Amino acid sequence: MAQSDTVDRILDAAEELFADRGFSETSLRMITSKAKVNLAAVNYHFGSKNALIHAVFARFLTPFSATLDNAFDELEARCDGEPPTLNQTLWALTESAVRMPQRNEKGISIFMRLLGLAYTQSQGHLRKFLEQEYSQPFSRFMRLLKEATPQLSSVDRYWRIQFMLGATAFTMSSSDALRDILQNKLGVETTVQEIAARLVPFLAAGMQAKDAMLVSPAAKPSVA
Amino acid sequence: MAQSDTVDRILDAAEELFADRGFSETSLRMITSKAKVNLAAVNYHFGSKNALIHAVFARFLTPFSATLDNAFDELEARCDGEPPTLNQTLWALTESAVRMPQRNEKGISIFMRLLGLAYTQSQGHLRKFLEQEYSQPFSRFMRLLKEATPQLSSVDRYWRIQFMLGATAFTMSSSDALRDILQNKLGVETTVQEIAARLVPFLAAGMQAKDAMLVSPAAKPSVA
DNA sequence: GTCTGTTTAAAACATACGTTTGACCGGCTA
DNA sequence: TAGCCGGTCAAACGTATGTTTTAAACAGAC
Repeated sequence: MAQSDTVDRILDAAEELFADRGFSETSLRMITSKAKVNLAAVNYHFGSKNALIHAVFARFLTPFSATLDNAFDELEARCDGEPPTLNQTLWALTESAVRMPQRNEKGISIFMRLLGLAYTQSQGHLRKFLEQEYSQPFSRFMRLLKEATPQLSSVDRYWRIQFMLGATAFTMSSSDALRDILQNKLGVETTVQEIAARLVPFLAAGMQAKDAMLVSPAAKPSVA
Repeated sequence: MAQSDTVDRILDAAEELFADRGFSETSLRMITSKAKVNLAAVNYHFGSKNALIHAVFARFLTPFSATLDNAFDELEARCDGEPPTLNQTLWALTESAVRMPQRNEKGISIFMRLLGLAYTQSQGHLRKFLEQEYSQPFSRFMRLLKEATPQLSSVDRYWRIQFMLGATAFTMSSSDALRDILQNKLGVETTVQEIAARLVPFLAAGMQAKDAMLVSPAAKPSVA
Protein backbone atom coordinates (compact mmCIF):
# COMPACT_ATOMS: atom_id res chain seq x y z
CA MET A 1 0.00 0.00 0.00
CA ALA A 2 2.46 2.50 -1.35
CA GLN A 3 1.13 5.81 -0.11
CA SER A 4 -2.19 6.38 1.50
CA ASP A 5 -5.30 4.73 0.30
CA THR A 6 -5.72 4.13 4.01
CA VAL A 7 -8.27 6.91 4.34
CA ASP A 8 -10.44 5.48 1.60
CA ARG A 9 -10.16 1.96 2.87
CA ILE A 10 -11.30 3.13 6.27
CA LEU A 11 -14.22 5.03 4.75
CA ASP A 12 -15.25 2.04 2.66
CA ALA A 13 -15.15 -0.36 5.58
CA ALA A 14 -16.88 2.06 7.92
CA GLU A 15 -19.63 2.81 5.43
CA GLU A 16 -20.48 -0.83 4.98
CA LEU A 17 -20.26 -1.78 8.64
CA PHE A 18 -22.30 1.21 9.77
CA ALA A 19 -24.96 0.32 7.24
CA ASP A 20 -25.04 -3.27 8.40
CA ARG A 21 -24.95 -2.77 12.13
CA GLY A 22 -25.53 0.84 13.07
CA PHE A 23 -23.09 3.30 14.56
CA SER A 24 -22.87 2.37 18.20
CA GLU A 25 -22.79 -1.31 17.34
CA THR A 26 -19.78 -0.88 15.09
CA SER A 27 -16.44 -0.57 16.86
CA LEU A 28 -13.32 1.03 15.50
CA ARG A 29 -11.62 -2.31 15.83
CA MET A 30 -14.14 -3.91 13.47
CA ILE A 31 -13.60 -1.12 10.99
CA THR A 32 -9.83 -1.16 11.08
CA SER A 33 -9.59 -4.92 10.84
CA LYS A 34 -12.02 -5.02 7.92
CA ALA A 35 -10.04 -2.24 6.24
CA LYS A 36 -6.80 -4.01 7.14
CA VAL A 37 -5.27 -0.91 8.69
CA ASN A 38 -3.97 -0.17 12.13
CA LEU A 39 -6.39 0.74 14.88
CA ALA A 40 -4.74 4.09 15.48
CA ALA A 41 -5.21 5.09 11.86
CA VAL A 42 -8.77 6.23 12.44
CA ASN A 43 -7.90 8.67 15.14
CA TYR A 44 -4.82 9.75 13.24
CA HIS A 45 -6.68 10.58 10.04
CA PHE A 46 -10.08 11.60 11.33
CA GLY A 47 -9.55 12.57 14.94
CA SER A 48 -12.43 10.62 16.46
CA LYS A 49 -15.09 8.08 15.72
CA ASN A 50 -17.74 10.78 15.43
CA ALA A 51 -15.61 12.65 12.93
CA LEU A 52 -15.29 9.43 10.94
CA ILE A 53 -19.08 9.11 10.87
CA HIS A 54 -19.31 12.67 9.57
CA ALA A 55 -16.71 11.93 6.92
CA VAL A 56 -18.64 8.90 5.72
CA PHE A 57 -21.70 11.09 5.24
CA ALA A 58 -19.80 13.97 3.73
CA ARG A 59 -18.16 11.78 1.10
CA PHE A 60 -21.58 10.91 -0.24
CA LEU A 61 -23.70 13.88 0.68
CA THR A 62 -21.55 16.69 -0.66
CA PRO A 63 -21.59 15.58 -4.31
CA PHE A 64 -25.19 14.46 -3.96
CA SER A 65 -26.45 17.79 -2.73
CA ALA A 66 -24.68 19.47 -5.65
CA THR A 67 -26.31 17.04 -8.09
CA LEU A 68 -29.67 17.60 -6.48
CA ASP A 69 -29.32 21.34 -6.66
CA ASN A 70 -28.63 21.09 -10.38
CA ALA A 71 -31.59 18.79 -10.88
CA PHE A 72 -33.87 21.30 -9.16
CA ASP A 73 -32.43 24.11 -11.25
CA GLU A 74 -33.09 22.17 -14.39
CA LEU A 75 -36.58 21.23 -13.28
CA GLU A 76 -37.56 24.77 -12.42
CA ALA A 77 -36.11 26.03 -15.67
CA ARG A 78 -38.08 23.42 -17.58
CA CYS A 79 -41.29 24.40 -15.81
CA ASP A 80 -40.71 28.02 -16.70
CA GLY A 81 -42.38 29.86 -13.87
CA GLU A 82 -44.97 27.23 -13.09
CA PRO A 83 -44.20 25.33 -9.87
CA PRO A 84 -43.12 21.72 -10.61
CA THR A 85 -45.65 19.03 -9.87
CA LEU A 86 -45.35 16.66 -6.96
CA ASN A 87 -44.39 13.77 -9.21
CA GLN A 88 -41.74 15.83 -10.94
CA THR A 89 -40.26 16.92 -7.64
CA LEU A 90 -40.13 13.43 -6.23
CA TRP A 91 -38.63 12.05 -9.41
CA ALA A 92 -36.00 14.74 -9.50
CA LEU A 93 -34.95 13.64 -6.07
CA THR A 94 -34.85 9.92 -6.73
CA GLU A 95 -33.15 10.29 -10.09
CA SER A 96 -30.48 12.43 -8.54
CA ALA A 97 -29.89 9.71 -6.00
CA VAL A 98 -29.88 6.95 -8.59
CA ARG A 99 -27.63 8.80 -11.02
CA MET A 100 -24.91 9.45 -8.46
CA PRO A 101 -21.63 7.81 -9.47
CA GLN A 102 -21.33 4.68 -7.38
CA ARG A 103 -18.25 3.25 -5.76
CA ASN A 104 -19.82 -0.19 -6.03
CA GLU A 105 -23.10 -1.80 -6.91
CA LYS A 106 -24.51 -1.46 -3.43
CA GLY A 107 -23.62 2.22 -3.31
CA ILE A 108 -27.02 3.82 -3.09
CA SER A 109 -28.70 1.26 -0.94
CA ILE A 110 -25.89 1.50 1.59
CA PHE A 111 -26.21 5.23 1.70
CA MET A 112 -29.99 5.16 1.92
CA ARG A 113 -29.66 2.84 4.82
CA LEU A 114 -27.21 5.23 6.46
CA LEU A 115 -29.58 8.15 5.98
CA GLY A 116 -32.33 6.13 7.59
CA LEU A 117 -30.10 5.32 10.50
CA ALA A 118 -29.20 8.97 10.85
CA TYR A 119 -32.84 9.70 11.48
CA THR A 120 -33.74 6.73 13.62
CA GLN A 121 -30.63 6.35 15.65
CA SER A 122 -30.67 9.42 17.85
CA GLN A 123 -27.06 10.44 17.41
CA GLY A 124 -27.21 14.08 18.41
CA HIS A 125 -23.87 15.00 16.88
CA LEU A 126 -24.88 13.55 13.51
CA ARG A 127 -28.14 15.43 13.31
CA LYS A 128 -26.36 18.64 14.20
CA PHE A 129 -23.71 17.99 11.57
CA LEU A 130 -26.25 17.24 8.85
CA GLU A 131 -28.32 20.29 9.70
CA GLN A 132 -25.33 22.57 9.62
CA GLU A 133 -23.89 21.25 6.39
CA TYR A 134 -26.86 20.33 4.27
CA SER A 135 -29.84 22.40 5.34
CA GLN A 136 -29.93 24.33 2.05
CA PRO A 137 -30.96 21.55 -0.39
CA PHE A 138 -33.32 20.21 2.25
CA SER A 139 -35.09 23.52 2.59
CA ARG A 140 -35.34 23.83 -1.16
CA PHE A 141 -36.97 20.41 -1.41
CA MET A 142 -39.44 21.42 1.29
CA ARG A 143 -40.32 24.59 -0.58
CA LEU A 144 -40.93 22.64 -3.79
CA LEU A 145 -43.15 20.22 -1.91
CA LYS A 146 -45.14 23.11 -0.54
CA GLU A 147 -45.65 24.66 -3.93
CA ALA A 148 -46.63 21.31 -5.43
CA THR A 149 -49.38 20.71 -2.87
CA PRO A 150 -51.16 24.03 -2.46
CA GLN A 151 -54.43 22.25 -1.75
CA LEU A 152 -53.11 20.90 1.54
CA SER A 153 -53.36 22.79 4.79
CA SER A 154 -50.06 23.45 6.50
CA VAL A 155 -50.82 20.89 9.15
CA ASP A 156 -51.86 18.21 6.69
CA ARG A 157 -48.80 18.83 4.59
CA TYR A 158 -46.59 18.75 7.64
CA TRP A 159 -47.79 15.33 8.67
CA ARG A 160 -47.82 13.89 5.22
CA ILE A 161 -44.24 14.95 4.70
CA GLN A 162 -43.43 13.08 7.87
CA PHE A 163 -45.19 10.03 6.47
CA MET A 164 -43.20 10.26 3.27
CA LEU A 165 -39.92 10.62 5.08
CA GLY A 166 -40.89 7.72 7.26
CA ALA A 167 -41.76 5.36 4.46
CA THR A 168 -38.58 6.26 2.64
CA ALA A 169 -36.08 6.31 5.47
CA PHE A 170 -37.54 3.27 7.12
CA THR A 171 -37.68 1.18 3.99
CA MET A 172 -34.16 2.09 3.07
CA SER A 173 -32.89 1.50 6.58
CA SER A 174 -34.47 -1.87 7.06
CA SER A 175 -31.76 -3.73 5.12
CA ASP A 176 -32.41 -7.44 5.30
CA ALA A 177 -34.41 -7.37 8.49
CA LEU A 178 -37.80 -6.66 7.00
CA ARG A 179 -37.36 -9.21 4.27
CA ASP A 180 -36.97 -11.87 6.94
CA ILE A 181 -39.84 -10.69 9.07
CA LEU A 182 -42.25 -10.47 6.19
CA GLN A 183 -41.21 -14.03 5.40
CA ASN A 184 -40.79 -13.04 1.86
CA LYS A 185 -40.33 -16.21 -0.10
CA LEU A 186 -40.70 -14.62 -3.48
CA GLY A 187 -37.55 -13.72 -5.32
CA VAL A 188 -37.74 -9.99 -4.79
CA GLU A 189 -35.56 -7.58 -6.68
CA THR A 190 -33.44 -5.31 -4.56
CA THR A 191 -32.06 -2.55 -6.71
CA VAL A 192 -32.78 0.87 -5.36
CA GLN A 193 -34.08 2.04 -8.69
CA GLU A 194 -36.83 -0.53 -8.62
CA ILE A 195 -37.72 0.17 -5.03
CA ALA A 196 -37.85 3.87 -5.84
CA ALA A 197 -40.05 3.15 -8.85
CA ARG A 198 -42.53 1.58 -6.45
CA LEU A 199 -42.09 4.08 -3.66
CA VAL A 200 -42.68 7.28 -5.60
CA PRO A 201 -46.24 6.45 -6.77
CA PHE A 202 -47.06 5.28 -3.28
CA LEU A 203 -45.89 8.56 -1.79
CA ALA A 204 -47.52 10.68 -4.46
CA ALA A 205 -50.85 8.94 -3.97
CA GLY A 206 -50.60 9.36 -0.21
CA MET A 207 -49.75 13.03 -0.47
CA GLN A 208 -52.77 13.63 -2.67
CA ALA A 209 -55.22 11.54 -0.66
CA LYS A 210 -58.61 12.95 0.20
CA ASP A 211 -58.77 14.72 3.52
CA ALA A 212 -58.61 12.57 6.62
CA MET A 213 -62.03 13.20 8.09
CA LEU A 214 -63.82 12.30 4.89
CA VAL A 215 -62.50 8.76 5.04
CA SER A 216 -62.26 7.98 8.72
CA PRO A 217 -65.16 5.80 9.84
CA ALA A 218 -64.70 6.82 13.48
CA ALA A 219 -64.20 10.55 13.76
CA LYS A 220 -63.23 10.64 17.39
CA PRO A 221 -62.01 7.30 18.70
CA SER A 222 -62.38 7.13 22.47
CA VAL A 223 -59.47 6.40 24.76
CA ALA A 224 -59.30 4.89 28.20
CA MET B 1 -41.38 -0.22 49.01
CA ALA B 2 -42.93 -3.17 50.70
CA GLN B 3 -42.76 -6.03 48.25
CA SER B 4 -42.14 -5.92 44.58
CA ASP B 5 -42.93 -2.97 42.46
CA THR B 6 -39.24 -3.22 41.65
CA VAL B 7 -39.92 -5.18 38.49
CA ASP B 8 -42.39 -2.60 37.24
CA ARG B 9 -40.16 0.31 38.10
CA ILE B 10 -37.36 -1.30 36.13
CA LEU B 11 -39.68 -1.91 33.17
CA ASP B 12 -40.97 1.65 33.26
CA ALA B 13 -37.52 3.16 33.35
CA ALA B 14 -36.16 0.82 30.71
CA GLU B 15 -39.08 1.45 28.38
CA GLU B 16 -38.62 5.19 28.50
CA LEU B 17 -34.84 5.14 28.24
CA PHE B 18 -34.84 2.64 25.40
CA ALA B 19 -37.34 4.76 23.50
CA ASP B 20 -35.29 7.88 24.06
CA ARG B 21 -31.84 6.54 23.33
CA GLY B 22 -31.99 3.08 21.78
CA PHE B 23 -30.94 -0.20 23.28
CA SER B 24 -27.17 -0.19 23.00
CA GLU B 25 -26.99 3.41 24.11
CA THR B 26 -28.87 2.70 27.33
CA SER B 27 -26.87 1.10 30.12
CA LEU B 28 -28.20 -0.92 32.99
CA ARG B 29 -26.79 1.68 35.33
CA MET B 30 -28.92 4.38 33.72
CA ILE B 31 -31.97 2.19 34.05
CA THR B 32 -31.43 1.19 37.67
CA SER B 33 -30.61 4.70 38.78
CA LYS B 34 -33.67 6.12 37.00
CA ALA B 35 -35.79 3.38 38.53
CA LYS B 36 -34.11 3.96 41.90
CA VAL B 37 -33.30 0.28 42.37
CA ASN B 38 -30.09 -1.58 42.83
CA LEU B 39 -27.97 -2.43 39.82
CA ALA B 40 -28.08 -6.14 40.58
CA ALA B 41 -31.88 -6.12 40.53
CA VAL B 42 -32.03 -6.31 36.76
CA ASN B 43 -30.00 -9.47 36.52
CA TYR B 44 -31.79 -10.88 39.53
CA HIS B 45 -35.26 -10.42 38.10
CA PHE B 46 -34.66 -10.71 34.39
CA GLY B 47 -31.41 -12.59 34.03
CA SER B 48 -29.79 -10.35 31.45
CA LYS B 49 -30.14 -7.09 29.62
CA ASN B 50 -31.48 -8.83 26.53
CA ALA B 51 -34.12 -10.57 28.62
CA LEU B 52 -35.10 -7.18 30.02
CA ILE B 53 -35.55 -5.86 26.50
CA HIS B 54 -37.79 -8.82 25.72
CA ALA B 55 -39.80 -8.20 28.87
CA VAL B 56 -40.35 -4.57 27.92
CA PHE B 57 -41.81 -5.69 24.62
CA ALA B 58 -43.81 -8.54 26.08
CA ARG B 59 -45.50 -6.30 28.64
CA PHE B 60 -46.97 -4.28 25.83
CA LEU B 61 -47.21 -6.72 23.00
CA THR B 62 -48.97 -9.60 24.73
CA PRO B 63 -52.15 -7.72 25.69
CA PHE B 64 -52.04 -5.82 22.44
CA SER B 65 -51.96 -8.90 20.27
CA ALA B 66 -54.92 -10.29 22.20
CA THR B 67 -56.86 -7.07 21.68
CA LEU B 68 -55.97 -7.07 18.03
CA ASP B 69 -57.06 -10.65 17.59
CA ASN B 70 -60.44 -9.80 19.05
CA ALA B 71 -60.77 -6.77 16.82
CA PHE B 72 -60.09 -8.92 13.78
CA ASP B 73 -62.59 -11.53 14.95
CA GLU B 74 -65.21 -8.86 15.33
CA LEU B 75 -64.39 -7.32 11.98
CA GLU B 76 -64.57 -10.59 10.11
CA ALA B 77 -67.82 -11.49 11.84
CA ARG B 78 -69.27 -8.11 10.87
CA CYS B 79 -68.24 -8.61 7.26
CA ASP B 80 -69.93 -11.99 7.17
CA GLY B 81 -67.83 -13.88 4.64
CA GLU B 82 -66.79 -10.90 2.57
CA PRO B 83 -63.15 -9.94 3.13
CA PRO B 84 -62.84 -6.66 5.10
CA THR B 85 -61.79 -3.62 3.12
CA LEU B 86 -58.37 -2.04 3.41
CA ASN B 87 -59.72 0.88 5.37
CA GLN B 88 -61.54 -1.39 7.77
CA THR B 89 -58.44 -3.46 8.35
CA LEU B 90 -56.22 -0.46 8.97
CA TRP B 91 -58.73 1.08 11.30
CA ALA B 92 -59.09 -2.13 13.26
CA LEU B 93 -55.37 -2.05 13.83
CA THR B 94 -55.10 1.59 14.84
CA GLU B 95 -58.13 1.47 17.05
CA SER B 96 -56.75 -1.55 18.83
CA ALA B 97 -53.56 0.34 19.45
CA VAL B 98 -55.33 3.47 20.59
CA ARG B 99 -57.75 1.61 22.82
CA MET B 100 -55.02 -0.21 24.71
CA PRO B 101 -55.01 0.75 28.39
CA GLN B 102 -52.11 3.12 28.84
CA ARG B 103 -49.74 3.36 31.74
CA ASN B 104 -49.28 7.02 30.95
CA GLU B 105 -50.17 9.54 28.30
CA LYS B 106 -47.09 8.78 26.24
CA GLY B 107 -47.85 5.07 26.25
CA ILE B 108 -48.50 4.42 22.59
CA SER B 109 -45.93 6.74 21.15
CA ILE B 110 -43.24 5.22 23.34
CA PHE B 111 -44.19 1.79 22.19
CA MET B 112 -44.36 2.77 18.56
CA ARG B 113 -40.90 4.17 18.87
CA LEU B 114 -39.71 0.92 20.41
CA LEU B 115 -41.24 -1.07 17.59
CA GLY B 116 -39.46 1.16 15.12
CA LEU B 117 -36.18 0.61 16.91
CA ALA B 118 -36.77 -3.12 16.91
CA TYR B 119 -36.84 -3.00 13.14
CA THR B 120 -34.07 -0.54 12.48
CA GLN B 121 -31.63 -1.41 15.20
CA SER B 122 -30.37 -4.76 14.07
CA GLN B 123 -30.67 -6.58 17.37
CA GLY B 124 -30.76 -10.17 16.22
CA HIS B 125 -32.03 -11.55 19.50
CA LEU B 126 -34.97 -9.15 19.50
CA ARG B 127 -36.09 -10.01 16.02
CA LYS B 128 -35.91 -13.67 16.85
CA PHE B 129 -37.90 -13.11 20.02
CA LEU B 130 -40.62 -11.12 18.28
CA GLU B 131 -40.91 -13.64 15.48
CA GLN B 132 -41.24 -16.54 17.86
CA GLU B 133 -43.76 -14.90 20.16
CA TYR B 134 -45.94 -12.77 17.95
CA SER B 135 -45.94 -14.19 14.47
CA GLN B 136 -49.58 -15.23 14.64
CA PRO B 137 -51.35 -11.83 14.81
CA PHE B 138 -48.80 -10.47 12.37
CA SER B 139 -49.57 -13.19 9.86
CA ARG B 140 -53.26 -12.62 10.28
CA PHE B 141 -52.86 -8.92 9.58
CA MET B 142 -50.85 -9.79 6.48
CA ARG B 143 -53.54 -12.14 5.29
CA LEU B 144 -56.23 -9.48 5.71
CA LEU B 145 -54.10 -7.01 3.82
CA LYS B 146 -53.69 -9.49 1.02
CA GLU B 147 -57.42 -10.13 0.77
CA ALA B 148 -58.14 -6.41 0.84
CA THR B 149 -55.80 -5.69 -2.06
CA PRO B 150 -56.35 -8.48 -4.56
CA GLN B 151 -55.51 -6.15 -7.43
CA LEU B 152 -51.87 -5.89 -6.31
CA SER B 153 -49.16 -8.28 -7.38
CA SER B 154 -47.35 -10.06 -4.58
CA VAL B 155 -44.25 -7.99 -5.10
CA ASP B 156 -46.11 -4.70 -5.21
CA ARG B 157 -48.03 -5.59 -2.10
CA TYR B 158 -44.85 -6.64 -0.36
CA TRP B 159 -43.15 -3.32 -0.92
CA ARG B 160 -46.18 -1.24 -0.17
CA ILE B 161 -46.60 -2.98 3.14
CA GLN B 162 -43.02 -2.03 3.88
CA PHE B 163 -43.83 1.57 3.02
CA MET B 164 -46.83 1.52 5.35
CA LEU B 165 -44.85 0.06 8.19
CA GLY B 166 -42.19 2.65 7.59
CA ALA B 167 -44.47 5.64 7.57
CA THR B 168 -46.19 4.42 10.71
CA ALA B 169 -43.24 3.34 12.80
CA PHE B 170 -41.16 6.28 11.77
CA THR B 171 -43.81 8.90 12.42
CA MET B 172 -44.80 7.46 15.74
CA SER B 173 -41.22 7.10 16.79
CA SER B 174 -40.01 10.50 15.80
CA SER B 175 -41.10 12.12 19.06
CA ASP B 176 -39.35 15.47 19.14
CA ALA B 177 -36.64 14.98 16.57
CA LEU B 178 -38.59 15.53 13.36
CA ARG B 179 -40.50 18.44 14.76
CA ASP B 180 -37.19 20.21 15.18
CA ILE B 181 -35.86 19.28 11.77
CA LEU B 182 -38.98 20.36 9.96
CA GLN B 183 -38.80 23.59 11.94
CA ASN B 184 -42.42 23.28 12.65
CA LYS B 185 -43.56 26.58 14.05
CA LEU B 186 -47.26 25.85 13.81
CA GLY B 187 -48.95 24.62 16.92
CA VAL B 188 -49.36 21.00 15.89
CA GLU B 189 -51.52 18.57 17.78
CA THR B 190 -49.78 15.52 19.14
CA THR B 191 -52.33 12.96 20.25
CA VAL B 192 -51.82 9.61 18.62
CA GLN B 193 -55.47 9.44 17.63
CA GLU B 194 -55.20 12.56 15.55
CA ILE B 195 -52.00 11.44 13.91
CA ALA B 196 -53.64 8.12 13.12
CA ALA B 197 -56.62 9.91 11.62
CA ARG B 198 -54.25 11.55 9.17
CA LEU B 199 -52.05 8.54 8.66
CA VAL B 200 -54.68 5.97 7.72
CA PRO B 201 -56.00 7.81 4.64
CA PHE B 202 -52.44 8.45 3.53
CA LEU B 203 -51.62 4.77 3.78
CA ALA B 204 -54.83 3.63 2.16
CA ALA B 205 -54.29 5.96 -0.77
CA GLY B 206 -50.73 4.78 -1.16
CA MET B 207 -51.74 1.14 -1.06
CA GLN B 208 -54.28 1.70 -3.78
CA ALA B 209 -52.10 3.85 -6.01
CA LYS B 210 -51.91 3.10 -9.69
CA ASP B 211 -49.14 0.74 -10.67
CA ALA B 212 -45.63 2.14 -10.62
CA MET B 213 -44.80 1.98 -14.28
CA LEU B 214 -47.93 3.85 -15.30
CA VAL B 215 -46.83 6.91 -13.39
CA SER B 216 -43.08 6.84 -13.66
CA PRO B 217 -41.80 9.28 -16.27
CA ALA B 218 -38.54 7.32 -16.62
CA ALA B 219 -39.26 3.66 -17.00
CA LYS B 220 -35.72 2.41 -16.70
CA PRO B 221 -33.44 4.93 -15.05
CA SER B 222 -29.85 4.30 -16.11
CA VAL B 223 -27.11 3.62 -13.65
CA ALA B 224 -23.36 3.93 -13.85
C1' DG C 1 -39.54 -17.67 65.45
C1' DT C 2 -38.02 -19.35 61.41
C1' DC C 3 -37.80 -19.75 56.80
C1' DT C 4 -38.04 -18.04 52.06
C1' DG C 5 -38.00 -14.86 48.56
C1' DT C 6 -36.72 -9.76 47.77
C1' DT C 7 -34.06 -5.92 48.01
C1' DT C 8 -30.08 -3.17 49.01
C1' DA C 9 -25.38 -2.12 49.39
C1' DA C 10 -20.72 -2.37 47.83
C1' DA C 11 -17.35 -4.38 45.47
C1' DA C 12 -15.17 -6.81 42.08
C1' DC C 13 -15.12 -9.31 37.67
C1' DA C 14 -13.80 -9.70 32.81
C1' DT C 15 -14.37 -7.57 28.70
C1' DA C 16 -14.82 -4.12 25.26
C1' DC C 17 -14.53 0.39 24.01
C1' DG C 18 -12.36 5.05 22.14
C1' DT C 19 -8.26 7.21 22.52
C1' DT C 20 -3.25 8.10 23.25
C1' DT C 21 1.48 7.08 23.33
C1' DG C 22 6.17 6.28 21.75
C1' DA C 23 8.91 3.71 18.83
C1' DC C 24 9.77 2.82 14.13
C1' DC C 25 9.96 2.95 9.06
C1' DG C 26 10.68 5.06 4.45
C1' DG C 27 11.09 8.50 1.43
C1' DC C 28 12.06 13.37 1.07
C1' DT C 29 14.77 17.74 1.30
C1' DA C 30 18.79 20.20 2.57
C1' DT D 1 24.75 11.78 4.75
C1' DA D 2 21.94 13.84 8.09
C1' DG D 3 17.64 15.31 9.49
C1' DC D 4 13.05 15.63 9.21
C1' DC D 5 8.25 14.07 8.81
C1' DG D 6 3.98 11.88 7.40
C1' DG D 7 2.49 7.49 8.16
C1' DT D 8 2.18 3.03 10.45
C1' DC D 9 2.48 -0.08 14.26
C1' DA D 10 2.05 -2.63 18.75
C1' DA D 11 0.99 -1.62 23.17
C1' DA D 12 -1.03 0.55 26.72
C1' DC D 13 -4.33 3.99 28.90
C1' DG D 14 -8.58 5.13 31.24
C1' DT D 15 -13.25 4.37 31.26
C1' DA D 16 -17.67 2.13 30.81
C1' DT D 17 -20.10 -1.81 30.16
C1' DG D 18 -22.81 -6.36 31.58
C1' DT D 19 -22.52 -9.55 34.98
C1' DT D 20 -21.48 -11.86 39.39
C1' DT D 21 -20.59 -12.17 44.16
C1' DT D 22 -20.68 -11.25 48.98
C1' DA D 23 -23.02 -9.49 52.82
C1' DA D 24 -26.58 -7.69 55.27
C1' DA D 25 -31.31 -6.21 55.97
C1' DC D 26 -36.37 -6.65 55.27
C1' DA D 27 -40.93 -8.55 54.39
C1' DG D 28 -44.59 -11.89 54.65
C1' DA D 29 -46.02 -17.04 55.21
C1' DC D 30 -46.11 -21.12 57.67
